[in-house]
Amino acid sequence: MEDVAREAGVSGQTVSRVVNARGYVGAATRERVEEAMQRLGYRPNSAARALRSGRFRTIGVVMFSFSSYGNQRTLDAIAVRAAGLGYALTLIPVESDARDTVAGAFRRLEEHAVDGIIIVIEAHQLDEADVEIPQGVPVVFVDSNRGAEHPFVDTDQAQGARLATEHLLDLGHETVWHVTGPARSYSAERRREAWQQTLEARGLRVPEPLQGDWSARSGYEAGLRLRELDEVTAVFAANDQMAIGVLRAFREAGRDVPGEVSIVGFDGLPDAAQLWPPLTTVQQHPERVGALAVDVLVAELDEGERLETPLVGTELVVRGSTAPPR
Amino acid sequence: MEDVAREAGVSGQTVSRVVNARGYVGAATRERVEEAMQRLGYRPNSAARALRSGRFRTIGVVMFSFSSYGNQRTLDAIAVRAAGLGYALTLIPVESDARDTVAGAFRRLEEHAVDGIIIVIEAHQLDEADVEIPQGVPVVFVDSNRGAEHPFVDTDQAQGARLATEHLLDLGHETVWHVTGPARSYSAERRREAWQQTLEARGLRVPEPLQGDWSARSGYEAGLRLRELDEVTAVFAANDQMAIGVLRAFREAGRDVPGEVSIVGFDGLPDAAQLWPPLTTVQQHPERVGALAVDVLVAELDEGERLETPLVGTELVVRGSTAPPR
DNA sequence: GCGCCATGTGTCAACGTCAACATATGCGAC
DNA sequence: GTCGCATATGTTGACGTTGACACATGGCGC
Repeated sequence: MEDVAREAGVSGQTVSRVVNARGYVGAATRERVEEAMQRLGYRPNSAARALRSGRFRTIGVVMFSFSSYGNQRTLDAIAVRAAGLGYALTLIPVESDARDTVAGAFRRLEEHAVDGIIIVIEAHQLDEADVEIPQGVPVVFVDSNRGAEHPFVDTDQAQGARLATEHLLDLGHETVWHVTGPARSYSAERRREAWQQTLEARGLRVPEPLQGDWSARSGYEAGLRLRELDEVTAVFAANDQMAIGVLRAFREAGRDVPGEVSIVGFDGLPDAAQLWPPLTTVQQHPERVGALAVDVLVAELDEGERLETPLVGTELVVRGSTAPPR
Repeated sequence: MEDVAREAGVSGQTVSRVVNARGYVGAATRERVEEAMQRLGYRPNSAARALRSGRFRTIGVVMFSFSSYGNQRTLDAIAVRAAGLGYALTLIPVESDARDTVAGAFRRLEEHAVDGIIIVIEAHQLDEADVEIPQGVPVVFVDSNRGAEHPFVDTDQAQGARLATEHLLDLGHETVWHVTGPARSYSAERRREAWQQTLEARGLRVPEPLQGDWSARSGYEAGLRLRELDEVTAVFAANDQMAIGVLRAFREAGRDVPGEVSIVGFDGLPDAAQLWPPLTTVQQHPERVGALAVDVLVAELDEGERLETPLVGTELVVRGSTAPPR
């Protein structure tokens, strides 16, 4: 900076003013300074800036390693939006949901230079770990309901699950079986609740849900059980991967999908459209969720203002895996 | 820090020594200082540290938005390993491979506080954009061959493709058809080359490869063409997603897999095991690639030493989608 | 003609840390 | 006894930036 100042024949402060477009700078001076910066390849030193201002222009993201496709896409969207707003992103991975590793992540976070934090971890898992959220730093939750204390951004799980269930019922199925996500997952629970309420609202029998863990393998295992039950004609899996597993179980046994059994997933994995049969699913928009999370956080950081956070809607995408019952 | 020093009745420098475990500190003093740090909740200020030391203990990762599953897993592994070594991770997303956005990413990078950079972008796309890599900062490439200038870490694409092709040939197929990745992809090219060389080595006919773009949809489209050709009995798709599409095309036409046609993918997507039929594939280890990339970079950062970077091997996972020809 | 204000620029200090240097004590070797 | 060295601690200044303040100049209103 000093070199630039000398080169342009001004003081360091004026260079600072040009860089930050703050305060009065004469047009000719600005030009001289800009030219000097160009010539010398000057880049402001972010460490010094941060030291001086106490702000890092960096957002920390805490996220499980081995995260779901949806969360990966959310992260992606967070990165893009943050970059667009001039924020860098610092990723703090959490290797497992063991209490100490989550706590460790937060401890690491405190040493890191972040102005705000986006937490992309399902809240139930957090509760269990009973981790204390860092104080004094704005926090936004994604995919959870830590709600009261901090803003949270999420997909409208209930609406999506309702769409899926109603689609099957509207096709004429007498009831809908459900493969859930893991017990400790907030979104899994919301989907299960909405499925159940939809059935109850129509006065229909609510079959015992089968527990999965998001993985295609767990969907397959649920499918093995479902295919033994003759009365099963419609299955709503809480995500696309488990739907893939359910699909396998039925087809492996020579049962036709959608002829004998209809299957709906949840997520909108791009590949789900290329399964055979193509999977009917609930399309989520993790990219909107991620962008919204950044907007909410940055609004709080820059303007100190707390934005409204509507749930992000989903749409049903009807493909070949669903049909009226025989 | 000053508060801690006062609390412990020592100078700031001694606190610094305790924190960094450098220089001589009396045992009793150390204990007093540590207790004071604990009591006051002291965290070293990373900005000041960075300003002082010129090192940020941060690694920048440049990566395409909408990246493949493998790259996501690589990122994940990078994050975990970096955290383990006490490095923070800054993510710089590149939204598209348009020349200006890639260039923009590097420009942003120069302003960011990173000690080293890991670039997870296929080199061919980089070449095209003709982007200048930042000078004076150690760079490691993943998934590409920018090689000569900078270290690079990658999966042994050729070995994997050879495994896949030989598996099909060993089953007795007369030749193997190939669905490639995008033309500009380095790994796609390596897989195609190895497939071709394997066939040539056995003096077999090399069918015209079909071009895909990694997506399941493109695999489906390739499959539509392949299923018109009666002589096709074995297909090697350059990734699992395209294999899913190929699979769909055949099954949709009532063609049996693996009865009439065998299909092999590449990647080792966890869900590929739950397809019907379960997909034979080449298992990659992106987590090893990511960890290795960090190790190489950190070796250069901390020890100034350039590590050997062996290619990361793959294994063939034989499942239900391959069988001897009828 | 005087004061006021908008404009343009410079000086200084401080952000929190740590390397370099200075200082102090005690112990063993000659 | 005194010199040298290992050990233990304190003082100072600098890293690069920017906020606060000071100081100019010139135009406008009265």
